[in-house]
Amino acid sequence: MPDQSQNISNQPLTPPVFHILLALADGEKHGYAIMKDVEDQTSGQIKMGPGTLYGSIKRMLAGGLIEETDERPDPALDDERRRYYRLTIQGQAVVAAESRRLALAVKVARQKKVLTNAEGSLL
Amino acid sequence: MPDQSQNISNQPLTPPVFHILLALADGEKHGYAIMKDVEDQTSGQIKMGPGTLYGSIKRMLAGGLIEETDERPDPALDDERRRYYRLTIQGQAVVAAESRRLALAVKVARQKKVLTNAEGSLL
DNA sequence: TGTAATATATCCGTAACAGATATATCCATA
DNA sequence: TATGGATATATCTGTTACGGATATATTACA
Repeated sequence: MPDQSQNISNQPLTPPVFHILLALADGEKHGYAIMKDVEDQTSGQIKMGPGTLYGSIKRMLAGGLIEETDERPDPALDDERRRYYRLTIQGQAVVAAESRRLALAVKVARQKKVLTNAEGSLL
Repeated sequence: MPDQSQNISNQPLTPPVFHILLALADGEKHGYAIMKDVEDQTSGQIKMGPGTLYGSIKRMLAGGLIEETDERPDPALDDERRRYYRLTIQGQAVVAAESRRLALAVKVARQKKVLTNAEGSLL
């Protein structure tokens, strides 16, 4: 088994990984719900196919960014096929660090007049 | 020769490509200056090696995001080794679109309490 | 009952990254 | 003027990750 345990780094995340982390930032979700969440959050701009979704999930599990949960919702509302994931402590740290990194990039974009102030700060 | 001409898309850019576009957003630069600009802009967090830099430049030229310029600066200050690049109209549009996309992602991060308001808006 | 949406999984071709390596020039200073 | 470090570009290549295609099964609803 290869190492896989130093993800505290400030290396930029790939967009799919970042969007999955962000989707899980306000609570656990199952894969398909993550997919929909990303689509909603980006106003339909980004549509993640199953290859990207489940491939990324696998890597993120191995990298310790997310973990699968045992807890199932109210059986009446449940769907046995679903697999729920949540952020690990590390995942929380990584998504926060990446968000700060992106906020900085947006700030630079604003300074370079790529965006108006309105677009860059409050949108 | 393959197609290579529909880069108006909203597909997320890879971090290296985005940073190079951003480096060129306030004026033409040569490769090495782009590298330094990225390092500065990210407070030293991101250091782009030559493989990533020149490989990305090659792809971005082919994709019509940037173009090489003929104009040389004051011969006294020039260095013949340098090759200068600038954004194309398309490159300008793409960097603006990507910046907006990232600003939106930061907004979502703020909404999900991943960042404080201060971090997310003005840093 | 049929069919569209939900849900997960894997396969695999392609693209991109990123370190290593190579080469050459510029410039300050010993 | 020599020498070394920073500047500057280029390519090679192993590894990773993306992302479309495909497969399969279940749920929900008309």
